[in-house]
Amino acid sequence: MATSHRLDMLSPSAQNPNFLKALVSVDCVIFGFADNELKVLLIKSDLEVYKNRWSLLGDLLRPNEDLESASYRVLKERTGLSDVYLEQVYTFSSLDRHPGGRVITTAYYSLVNIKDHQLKLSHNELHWHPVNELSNLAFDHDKILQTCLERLREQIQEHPIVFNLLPEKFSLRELQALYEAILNTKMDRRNFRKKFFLMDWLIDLEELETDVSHRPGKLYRFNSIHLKDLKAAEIFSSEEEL
Amino acid sequence: MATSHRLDMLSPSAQNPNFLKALVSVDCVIFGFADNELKVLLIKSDLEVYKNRWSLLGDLLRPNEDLESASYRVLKERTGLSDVYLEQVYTFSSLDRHPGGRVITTAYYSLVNIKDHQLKLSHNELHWHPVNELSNLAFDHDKILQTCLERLREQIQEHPIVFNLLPEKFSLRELQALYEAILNTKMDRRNFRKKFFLMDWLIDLEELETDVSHRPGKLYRFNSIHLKDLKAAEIFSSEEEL
DNA sequence: GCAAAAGTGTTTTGCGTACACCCATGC
DNA sequence: GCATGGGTGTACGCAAAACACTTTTGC
Repeated sequence: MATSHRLDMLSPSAQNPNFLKALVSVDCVIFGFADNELKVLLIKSDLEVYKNRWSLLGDLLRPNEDLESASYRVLKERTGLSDVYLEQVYTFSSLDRHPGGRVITTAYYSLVNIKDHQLKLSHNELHWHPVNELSNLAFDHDKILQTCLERLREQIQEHPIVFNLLPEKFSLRELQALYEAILNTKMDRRNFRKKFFLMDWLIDLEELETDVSHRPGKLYRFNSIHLKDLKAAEIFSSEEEL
Repeated sequence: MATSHRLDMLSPSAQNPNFLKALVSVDCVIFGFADNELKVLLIKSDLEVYKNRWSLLGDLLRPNEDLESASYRVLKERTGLSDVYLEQVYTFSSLDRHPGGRVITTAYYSLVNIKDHQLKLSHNELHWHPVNELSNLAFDHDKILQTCLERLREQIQEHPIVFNLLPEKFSLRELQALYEAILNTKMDRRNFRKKFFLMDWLIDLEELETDVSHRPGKLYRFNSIHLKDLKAAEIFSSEEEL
C-alpha cells in the first residue's frame, strides 16, 4: 500500500534517494559553576563563516557508538572527566542549521565541577562563558544553549543533580548561590536551609569552611541515598534498559 | 590539534568513514482517548522478524524535511489530521535497535481526538491499542511508548494539553476520566472541579450533555486564552524560532 | 569595632486532600 | 422509584513564603 510503514522496508530501500542519510552529531552544553555564575564551556569555531565566534563542544557520531557514548567521548576528550552527569535534551534538525551540509544534532547537557579539570583548559581554545551574558554563538548554538538551560531549570526543581556542579564538600551558601545562579533569582536563606534539610539531601560533615574572610559555615556533602532515585529515573528513561 | 572541533571540519571530511551517515526516522506515539482508556495508534509490522507484531507509526526522514515536518507528514498520512499537538520527546540511537541496519529515531508524541478521523482507520492495518495493556511491540517501540507516556504524564500536570484528546465540547466527567486514564489514578470529583475552575482552563458553554442515561452534565470548552502559554512555550523550545 | 556572613523560629497563606449530601435525568 | 452520575462546601494539614535578630570570624 502506498502509505505503508517505510521503516519496515528498510533493507530493500536503504539506497532510495527519497530517504536521507544524514550526518548526525552531538552537542554538549557543559555547565559549570564559578564566581557565583553559571558558566558554559565553549570552544572557538574553526569554521570560516563562524570565524571568531564561540560554539558548543560537539562531534560527529561514529559508526560504532550511540549518541550517549558520543557525548561521553566528547566530555572525556575535553574535560578529562569520565564520570559526569549527562542528560539528553532535544534533537535539532533544521535543513540549514549547519552551513557545511545536512547535520542533525542531539543536544545533551552535562554538569561538571569546574575545579576538577581546570588544568586541561589552558592549552585549548576553550573558555568558560557566563550563561547570562549574550553570546552570539556559532550555528544554532544559542538556541541549543537556551533549550538546555530551560531543561536544567526544570530538572533542579525536582531532582538532586546540582551537586555535580560543586566540589564534594560545600557550604550552604555555595549551594544557594548555585541555585540562584541557575534560576536567576534570589531566595530566602532560612527557607532554603529548611527545605534542604527537610528533603534530606545533605549530610553534615561537621567541618567548617576555611579561607573565608568571615564566619565560616558548615560543610556538607550530598546524601548519596538519593543516588538511587537518580539511577531509577535514568534507567527508566535510558535507552540501554527495558 | 588532535581533538579539534570536528563539526567545524565538516566539509572537507564529510566522506570520512569515521563518521556515520545514518538513516534517521521519526516514530510517532499517537495518543487517543476512547472507552475511558488512553489508546495509542499502532500498525502491523511488515518486517519478517516482527511478523504479527504491532509497531508505532514512523517513517524515514526525507532530504527536504526536518524531524517535525516528518512527524506532521506521518500524522497527516495516517490520521488525515493536519492541526495536531506534537511534541518531541527523545532520540533513540542504539546500534542494534533496527534489524535492517543503523537507524536513529526521534520519538514524538501527539494528541488527537479519535472521533475526528475514525473513518480513515478501517482500510488500514491500524489499531487503537489500550496503553495500559502489555503490547510487545516491534523494535524498541515498547520503550519509546513508555518514555512518551512518562513525558505526557509530566506535561499534563503543568500544561493544558489534554484538550487535544477531547472533542471541542466535553463534560467534566470526560475530562476527569481522561486524567485518570493517563495518570492511572482515581481523583476526587469535587477537588478536580475546583482545581480546573481555579486554573481558568474551562469555559462554560451553558449547554448540557445529550444521550447520557443519567442527569446530563454541563459542557465546556478549553479556554483558548491559554493557547498563548502553549505557543510561548513552543516557540521557546522550537527549532524554528530564535 | 566593624564588616560579612552564619545560624536560627514563628507566623501567615495558599493549596491539596479528605469527605457526604441532595439533585436531575433516564429507564 | 431506582440507578447513575451531577453538583456543591468545609475542615485539616502541609509546605512555601515572609520576616529580624544574635553570633562568629577575619581584618
